[in-house]
Amino acid sequence: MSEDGRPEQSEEAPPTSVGPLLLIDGNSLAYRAFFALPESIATADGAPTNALYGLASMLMKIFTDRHFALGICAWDAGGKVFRHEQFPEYKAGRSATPDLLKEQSPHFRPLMEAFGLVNTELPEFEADDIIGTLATQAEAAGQDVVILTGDRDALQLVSDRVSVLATGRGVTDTVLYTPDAVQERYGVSPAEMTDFRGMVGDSSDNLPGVPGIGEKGAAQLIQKYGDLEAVLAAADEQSPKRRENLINSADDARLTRDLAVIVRDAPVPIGLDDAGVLEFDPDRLKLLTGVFRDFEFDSLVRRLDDLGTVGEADDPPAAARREISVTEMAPEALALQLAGGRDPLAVAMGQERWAVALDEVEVVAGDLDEGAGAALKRALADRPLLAHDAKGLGVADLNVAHDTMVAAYLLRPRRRGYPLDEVAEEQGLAVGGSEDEVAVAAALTAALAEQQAEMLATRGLVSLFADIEMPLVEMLASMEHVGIRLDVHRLGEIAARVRDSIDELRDQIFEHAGEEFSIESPKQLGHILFEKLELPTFRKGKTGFSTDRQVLKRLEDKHPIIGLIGSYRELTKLDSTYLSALPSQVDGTGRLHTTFAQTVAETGRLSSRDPNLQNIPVRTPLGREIRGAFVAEDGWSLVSCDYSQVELRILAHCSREPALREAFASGVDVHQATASEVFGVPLAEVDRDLRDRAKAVNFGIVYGISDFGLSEQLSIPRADAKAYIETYLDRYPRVQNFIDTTIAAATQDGYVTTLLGRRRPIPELGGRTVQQRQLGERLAVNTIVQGTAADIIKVAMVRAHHALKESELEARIVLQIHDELLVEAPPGEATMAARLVREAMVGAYELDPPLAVDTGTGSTWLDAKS
DNA sequence: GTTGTCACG
DNA sequence: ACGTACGTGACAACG
Repeated sequence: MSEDGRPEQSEEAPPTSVGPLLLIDGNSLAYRAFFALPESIATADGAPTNALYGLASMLMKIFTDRHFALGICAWDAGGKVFRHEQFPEYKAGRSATPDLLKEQSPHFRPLMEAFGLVNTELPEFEADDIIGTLATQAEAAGQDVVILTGDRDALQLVSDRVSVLATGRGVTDTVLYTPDAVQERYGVSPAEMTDFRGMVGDSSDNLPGVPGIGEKGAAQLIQKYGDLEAVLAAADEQSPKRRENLINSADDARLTRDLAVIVRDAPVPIGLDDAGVLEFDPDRLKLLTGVFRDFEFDSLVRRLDDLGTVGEADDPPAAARREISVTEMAPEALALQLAGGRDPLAVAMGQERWAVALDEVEVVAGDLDEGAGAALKRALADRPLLAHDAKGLGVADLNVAHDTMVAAYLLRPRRRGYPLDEVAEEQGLAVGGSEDEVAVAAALTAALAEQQAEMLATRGLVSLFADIEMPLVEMLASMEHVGIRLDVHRLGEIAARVRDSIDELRDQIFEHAGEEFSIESPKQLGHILFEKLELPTFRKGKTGFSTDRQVLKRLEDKHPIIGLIGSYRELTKLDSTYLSALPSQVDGTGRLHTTFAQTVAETGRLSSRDPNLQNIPVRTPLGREIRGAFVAEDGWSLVSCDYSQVELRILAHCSREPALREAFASGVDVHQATASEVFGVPLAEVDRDLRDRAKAVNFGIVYGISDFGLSEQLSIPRADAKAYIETYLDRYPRVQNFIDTTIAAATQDGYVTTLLGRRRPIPELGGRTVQQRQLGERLAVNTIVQGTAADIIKVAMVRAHHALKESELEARIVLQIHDELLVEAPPGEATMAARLVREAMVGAYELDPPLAVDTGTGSTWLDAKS
């Protein structure tokens, strides 16, 4: 309803206007985008695209979040393409060259057109005058209007029908100003904005106001006296200082006010009927895809799918409550009833009860006594299932149609855990009609799966979910079930030796310390080192001075006790975590069964626990001995297949950095190649030390580099680390560009997306401290790389598992360690199994440079890795 | 339960 | 002025 109570005058609005008219101040946005984003965003040919990218991603964002029916983009009149004086605050302290912006300006209007907007301009008028005029016309026609601009002067146009979507800092956020929002933010109404501006002045336009009057003061004065003239007339009522300022600056204030007034009756060349229709149909998406590809905005290409799903983004479907009826049944009866049925069943298991939801209301359930568990598992084998944590059901031959826990993880990978009742409640789901918790859980799972299916679709997660994560559930269940053999005897021999050494070391440490103490206690150790022995301190944590390995290393030649403590640490660590812990966890056949967690790591990686078999030692000689206790079944072999430099290959692929790609193409050692580039040394002259440094730089790039982190890692001055990084990014400019583009997109969206579509929100980018935001930047880069690697090996696991089954080999995958698959093969199968798994891994994703896999075979894990 | 340390990728 | 490289899990000490 309009203000005077009449129905909306929809008949006077343009016929296609279901939804608001979007009016954009093109110059204002282009400027904001240009100065908000690094100039290094450019095409492979070096053409700058930072402003274009900012504009495009800003529009992607608002079109994803909101629906608009029509759109017009207004530009300042030709000749004065950009009002440089408008943004002096950006110019100060920056090496900004407007030339780079001018270079991009011919592409602005075509970009707007690609989105469906119509461009317009008017000689002698500025974009905001065109907008003021069109907004006034639209308002009179009963058409809602949203103005997108970075210029606060537009706030004077705000009304019941007209709101302003103002860009905030940079291009990241927008704030929607309604009349109330204007009042709340500035303390004046939209109509009072020009008088307000007159008093406050406009520093960004270099327009003077009244000295000593800021936003607060101006708002108070206007509230008290009404408008600028009334305030000036009441100068005598003010304090002497303010009175003087008001009198002296009266004309300045009037001029600034008048300049701020936006024209509402400019002779604009187009009317509302000429506005572009904003509809993201397949043709439009195709056009945008082409434009984005030309500019090499790959991250935006991937987001185009989001445009079709306006409004569904974050609202879970409406709350729903179901009433169920529960029938007691024996598993055997269930098996009979299910014979031939095809629809997925929702299954839940408790300690004492099981339940299966047959449809939305009918749930059958029973006690898990005697053979019921086994009978139930037989009844459910191979049948498509819906479950919350299907792997936990213990059903062999899982056929998981939809795991609600994994779906919840894809939809929100930041949660600490995924209890069914919490996840369901967040979706507004409730089930009543029974006291049987397990029956309720089955019904909740069914309802949840239905809602999640829709949400996965709107986020483009269906393929990742259905083709990768769901088949992976069965694969992981199989790996966990098979387990890996541990040579407990061999481990025992190592343990005996190690414990003797530990005892010796302990005695020696006590001798040097002159007293006995708990070496494992950082507090007591700190007391001995830093107080009693008066050794220097380096870092301190929350409770005291650090005694970690880095610190010990720097103290090494200061006192003989340090080396002993280092050895003691290594030995006790390996003893307590592996030598003592593992033998107690083997099953009756001498095998260890870990649990792979599919919903823990925010990057999409798996994790392993109880025991963790993804951190078995390998780096020290003793560690390698422990790894040698992981063995194949008698007569069988272990085959290790690991991706070679998968993360750096992903970096090379995503960045399209030619130098990096060439390094992989030529087959040279990538760290050696990096050393050659960064340190300016011929490839053949790269020594071990130089290669190690380059390796650390490469890791740093993948982690989201900082000079501090690299300097700590290499124990070199920060300045040197900084120089390394600068040289690296100089030699690999496309990597710099990839980092910038990734951060810009992540800041815009609030999340990053891996190559296979996995999403991770990065709220740290909107953090209140620099540290938080910098963390967000590192997370954005690292998640793309680490997350894509995680996606890829998951694909490989599903493919390899399938290939081994199809081939009717007995060989089976027993462990995944992030970039490695460990296979156990019976006599005669090792070569064939290695070939199949290697092919499955190499072909998991088409990367440029391509994926590469190293394999090795042996009777122990250590030998296989050779 | 949190902290420090360290095992892995 | 400040805190700093990504992702995990396990152990011992400590409050």
